[in-house]
Amino acid sequence: MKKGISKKPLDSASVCGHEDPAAVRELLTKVGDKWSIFLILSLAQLPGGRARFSELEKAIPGISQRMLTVTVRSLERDGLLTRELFAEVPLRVEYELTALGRSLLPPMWGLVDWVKENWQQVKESRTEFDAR
Amino acid sequence: MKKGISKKPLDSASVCGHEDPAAVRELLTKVGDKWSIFLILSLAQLPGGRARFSELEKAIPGISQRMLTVTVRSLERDGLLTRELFAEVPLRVEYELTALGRSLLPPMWGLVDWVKENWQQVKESRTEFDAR
DNA sequence: CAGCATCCTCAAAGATACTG
DNA sequence: CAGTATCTTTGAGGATGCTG
Repeated sequence: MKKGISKKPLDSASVCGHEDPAAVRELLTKVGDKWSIFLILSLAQLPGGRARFSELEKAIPGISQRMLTVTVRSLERDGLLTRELFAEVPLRVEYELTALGRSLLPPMWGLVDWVKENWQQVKESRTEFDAR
Repeated sequence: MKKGISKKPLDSASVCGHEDPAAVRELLTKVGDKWSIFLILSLAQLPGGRARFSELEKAIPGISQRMLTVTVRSLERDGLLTRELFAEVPLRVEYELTALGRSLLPPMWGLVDWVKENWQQVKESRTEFDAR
């Protein structure tokens, strides 16, 4: 029985099917999301693994205030980070990854590393493809 | 000098900045894409690591014919898979991952495994969050 | 400072019909 | 079979203005 080149018992059902296909797909879409990835990685590498709103805004070039708000809220809802409000003047809010959020770092690094190592090759492939 | 909880030399510049920030971001968005992930994983696990169009359509529940075409073309352009046309009747086309495409499998498995291991906990977190 | 609310745009993606 | 072409819809996301 040929099973493809997969080294893991990862058949169609376990990838797309699973117990709750829609749930797995939805979450995969989310952890694969550009802003989620940048937010989590940025937060992890900021001093103390904590950062306030404005620091995240600076750390993630190109993100709009709205998307930062939306993304951060969504990740908080998923239990990947915490939001702590300090009732000072001016207002201060600090975000920090939870244990669950930190557990996501290694897989994310894996993906980011791959991109950093291979994007040149992908670029070349595109150039060649477009020439045809 | 505190550098956050990152264990890798992954400062802001190397994640978001890099040599070509836009390129890295764009490619990350792509390899994080739902359909790209499902397509690559499905292809890898199909017998021989090869599959024809209709097989992929069956292997990826919910994908439309159009999105399958678009995704497969895009991955071919990026050099992640090859498209081989057999001029028979009826027509036959086979897709296969390239070495570059296969090199993407481990990082993808990492992400998928994380989702499969933690989506229940995420679900609980959402329920709790929504209760407030 | 750290947002929320609102309006608006445009690209991603589904549906449908047709073809080499 | 494996697409392409076209139309339509959805919603991600930007811009702007306001507030605790």
